[in-house]
Amino acid sequence: MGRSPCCDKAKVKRGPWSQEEDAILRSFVERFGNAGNWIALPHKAGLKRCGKSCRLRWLNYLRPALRHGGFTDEEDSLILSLYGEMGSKWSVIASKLPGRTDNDVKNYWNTKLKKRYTATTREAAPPPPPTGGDDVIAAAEDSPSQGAAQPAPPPTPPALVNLDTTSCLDTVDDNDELLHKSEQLYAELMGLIDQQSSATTTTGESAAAVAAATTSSWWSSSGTSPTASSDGSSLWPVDVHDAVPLSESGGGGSRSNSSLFFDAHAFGASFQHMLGSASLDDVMLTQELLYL
DNA sequence: AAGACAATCAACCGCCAGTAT
DNA sequence: TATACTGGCGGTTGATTGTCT
Repeated sequence: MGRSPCCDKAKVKRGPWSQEEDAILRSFVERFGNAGNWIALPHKAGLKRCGKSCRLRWLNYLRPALRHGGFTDEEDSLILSLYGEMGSKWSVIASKLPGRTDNDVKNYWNTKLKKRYTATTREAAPPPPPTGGDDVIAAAEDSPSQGAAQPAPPPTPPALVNLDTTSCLDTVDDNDELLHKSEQLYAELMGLIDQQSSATTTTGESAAAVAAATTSSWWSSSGTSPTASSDGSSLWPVDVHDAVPLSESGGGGSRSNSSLFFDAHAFGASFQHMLGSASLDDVMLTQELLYL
């Protein structure tokens, strides 16, 4: 019996991730972990992506404490050594290199180290001696060539809260609890918006884009999703800006929650995603109460 | 300046192992 | 025990970027 695909490829978005999608995925995973199931995560988060794609994006790009590029000589040596020992066990090799992903190591090997390794073996020279993995790892971690001002990041796992959304969100069965959960989510979303806004307004990113990015999960259910331009960047649909106008006071300063207004239907649909069993009508009613 | 080619790397594909039912 | 499902892995692809002619 053949396996069923993990997702309907005709219905999921493929290709490069937009900043908005990254923002949605990051905020969701940082709050809920993978919600116990990567396959179901895109639906809960309001992403039109395959669950596997979400997992890969998180692990290889969005996860905290990742380092990209700039492999040190010590890391080169370690990779060469470990490859000589175990071959293409990229996940194992990557686990010895703090902040590196198996995909990074694999790419680096295929583009750089493979040639060096081939040349070395062709000269009949043995691969770098496996002189005690831990010592080599320590040497890699203490590498000064990564930049004097950049201490080796600790190999800390992502601080995820594996919140059981099945019990937390999917079993909301009365309006009071629904309202309570909605208020919690609303407050957290607003906090996230303000946090991202204050963090990025100094970099010149428009506050509207920040707010829209943070709330972009609402587009997916309201049919107003950003579209990718030919160069891969995202284009902001006009109605998104209309749905997320900044306050009249605006200006990148501090904003009160009430100074942001959202498309109620899109917001409600997003809550429906999060709350699972709640009907859209219930969620919309909650939205109306929240806006009062 | 423009086209060809090479290098890079994010993302996808398909398989396998572990686990739940 | 059999089956279905999910997570994880390694291999590969293809778009983008950089370099060379």
